[in-house]
Amino acid sequence: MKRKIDIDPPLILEAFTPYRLNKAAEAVSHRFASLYRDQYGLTRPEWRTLATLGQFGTMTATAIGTHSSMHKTKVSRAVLALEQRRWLLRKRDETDRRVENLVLTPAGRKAYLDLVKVAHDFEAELLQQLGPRGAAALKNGLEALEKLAG
Amino acid sequence: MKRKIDIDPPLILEAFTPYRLNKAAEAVSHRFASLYRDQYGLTRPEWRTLATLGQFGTMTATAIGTHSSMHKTKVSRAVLALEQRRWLLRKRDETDRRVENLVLTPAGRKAYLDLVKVAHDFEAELLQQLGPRGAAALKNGLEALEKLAG
DNA sequence: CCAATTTAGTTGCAATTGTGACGATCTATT
DNA sequence: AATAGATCGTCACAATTGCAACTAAATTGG
Repeated sequence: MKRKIDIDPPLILEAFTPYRLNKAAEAVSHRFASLYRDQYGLTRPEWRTLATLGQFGTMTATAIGTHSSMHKTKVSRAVLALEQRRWLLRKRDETDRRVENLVLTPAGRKAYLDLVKVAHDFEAELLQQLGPRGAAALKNGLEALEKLAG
Repeated sequence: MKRKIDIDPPLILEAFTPYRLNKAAEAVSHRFASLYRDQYGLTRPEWRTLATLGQFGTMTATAIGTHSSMHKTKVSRAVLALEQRRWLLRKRDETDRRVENLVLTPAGRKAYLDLVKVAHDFEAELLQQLGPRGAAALKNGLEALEKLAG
């Protein structure tokens, strides 16, 4: 005679959405990071800073942090590293002297444009590997997630 | 008269799939981590170790690392922490004395079951917030991603 | 106008993580 | 059985990160 089993169902980690999401994101990030690390010796905070500055032009460190979800000390160190490579310049804001307006140098912009190509190629290959259905699903899923936390 | 503009299109970070994926995963992970951190003082490696052991029963540190994508030193430290809480026991394998077979204690299993409930609740709320379409899309997208890197 | 509060960015310190080397043990080859 | 190579887990050390305190400058409110 069968009876009800009253153990809690254990958690299947491979089916747990936060875990799956995290693992997938880490795998993708890691593959992309190896490109800019191997080709340019950039760290992830440095890449994000470069990408944000390249996208928006002149910008402050705080704005970069807000926009790319990085702590201000991370941004501070990334800015220092990029400055030492001569990829960006700091300009004191004349009307608010606490602020530094950051701008890419020509060398910084050139590296940025190179990396934009690397990024676009990487994404294109990723989406192609996912196939049209997988790519569309992923984008829709991400969109739904983004609507939650902002 | 219009003419072709020949600048590269800049990268829009908010539309770049690896970035979106990473940001979404971090937001979700962080929200979930705050639950087990606040309620049990667990770190992420500790939670993952507990969850893997709870799911599979007796297991070695190396197997935990392989299964949950953690470096072996991370696992080693998480195991030490869980051992000190008396949530797991190490048993030397008799046939291979390099190996430690790890098992949850009753206290460890109780904590695990509590956290399984927290995890299930968290996931249910997440999926509910995403709505049926968003949740399905996310799952399909993750499935497509998992088929790539394994 | 001045004190209190807020903001931008940096720095020192502590915690977390990754790397490489290590001792111990097992396996494979001769 | 003896040597060489692989594997398990740990440790010491270096690099990365986060937090809190700090300087300098702007803003707010009496």
